Amino acid sequence: MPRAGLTTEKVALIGAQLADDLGFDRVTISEVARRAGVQVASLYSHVNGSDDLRARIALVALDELGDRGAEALAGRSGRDALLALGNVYRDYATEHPGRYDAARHPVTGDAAGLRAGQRHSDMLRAILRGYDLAEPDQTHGVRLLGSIFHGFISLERSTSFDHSSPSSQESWTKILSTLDAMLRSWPRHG
Amino acid sequence: MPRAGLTTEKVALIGAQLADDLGFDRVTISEVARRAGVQVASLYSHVNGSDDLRARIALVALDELGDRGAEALAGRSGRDALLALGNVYRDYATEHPGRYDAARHPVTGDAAGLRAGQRHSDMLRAILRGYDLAEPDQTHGVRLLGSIFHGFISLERSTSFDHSSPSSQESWTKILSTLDAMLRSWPRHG
DNA sequence: CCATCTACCTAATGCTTTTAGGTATGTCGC
DNA sequence: GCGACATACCTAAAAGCATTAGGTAGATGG
Repeated sequence: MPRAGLTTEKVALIGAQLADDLGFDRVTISEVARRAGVQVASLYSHVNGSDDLRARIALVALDELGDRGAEALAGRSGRDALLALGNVYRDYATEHPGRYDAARHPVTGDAAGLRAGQRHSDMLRAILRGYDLAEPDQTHGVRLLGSIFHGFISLERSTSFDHSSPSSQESWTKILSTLDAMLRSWPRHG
Repeated sequence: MPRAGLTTEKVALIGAQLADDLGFDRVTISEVARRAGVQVASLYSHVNGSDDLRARIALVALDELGDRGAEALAGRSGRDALLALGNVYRDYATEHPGRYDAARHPVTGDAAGLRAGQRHSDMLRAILRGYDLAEPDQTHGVRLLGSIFHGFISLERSTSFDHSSPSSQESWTKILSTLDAMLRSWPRHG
C-alpha cells in the first residue's frame, strides 16, 4: 500500500472541503480519515485532535479570505473598496459555506489565529482611509463594517431572507450604499 | 426510585441551561440525561434525537427573546425602540450565550421555528414604523437592523473587540446612533 | 381496584475520539 | 548500495455518545 503522504496542511484542506460538503459542525476526524484513505489514528500525527482540526480549518478559511480581500482592495478606495471587500466576503460564504462558518469560529488564544484576525481588521481599516474618520470613530467604523458584513451574510445564509421580495441582492446593494453614505457624512452625526 | 417527571419542555430547558454552561455545540443528549438524573435512552420518549433537542433549545431561546423584545418595545417608538430592542438582544447574548447561539441556529423547515422567526422580524418591522420608510425600503431596513444587531453581537462575543480602546460599549452606542441616523435620512439616499 | 398509559428502564449496536505502542517506508550519510 | 534514522502509517483497545428494541413500574381514571 503506497502511503498517502499527508501533512498537517493537507489534512486541514481535506477538512475544509468536508466542511463545505457537510457543514462545519459535521466535520469529523473519522470522515477526514476516510477521505484521505487512511486509518483514523494516523491523523493524530498531523493534528492535535478534533478541536485542533477545526481551528486549522478556520485558519485555512481566514487565510483564503485574507488573500481574496487583499486582491480586491488593491487599487481601490472609498466606495469601490467597500463594495469590493463586502462582495469578497459574501461570495466566499456562498462558494464555501463550511469554510466561512469555520472562519467565524472563535479561535481562542492561538497566535496564528490572532494574526489572521488582525489582517482582516486591517483590511476594514484600510477601507476607512477613503473616508474622513479620526479615532475613536475609525474604530467604531471598523466595528460597524464588520457587523454589517458578517451580520448580513449570516442572516442571508440562515435563509431568513429567502422567498421574499425584494431580493436579498437588492438589500445588499442598498445597505452598502447607505453605509457608504453614512461613512461619508459620519462627522456630522457625532 | 422516584421518577423525574420530565416533559419535552423540561428536557429543552435543561438543554438550554447546558448550552449556557458549556456552549451550544457541546450540548449532548448524554449530558442532559446526566443532569436530569435519568438514563440516556429515557430521553428519546421526550425528544426525537440530538438534532431535535437542539431545535427545541433554539425554540426556547427564540421564545424567551421574543418575550423580552415585546416587553421592551411596548410603549416605545423610533430611536427609543431601536435602542431598547438592540439592548434586549445584546443583554440576552451576554446572559445566555448558549441560548443565543441556539437562536441563531437555522431551524430548517419547522413550523414552530418559522413562527418564532416571524415574530422577530415583526418586531424589527415595528421599530421601522417610527421611521418613514415605504416598501421595499422597509424590508431593506428590517434586514439592516437584523444584520447590525446580530453582526455586532456575534463579533463582540468572538472577542474580536476585546482589550482595545474604545470600549465595545461605546461602539455599540455609537453604531446604534448611526443606525438611527441612517434610517431617518434613508429616503434621501434614493 | 383494575386497566391503561407512559415515564423510565436494561440491553445491545455502531459510530467517533483518543492513547499506546508497533511496522514499514522514504531519505540521508557513508 | 546499505545501514540508520525519522516519521507516516498501522493495529489494538478503551471510553463516550447516539440510537433502537423491548420490558417494568408508577401514576391516572373509570
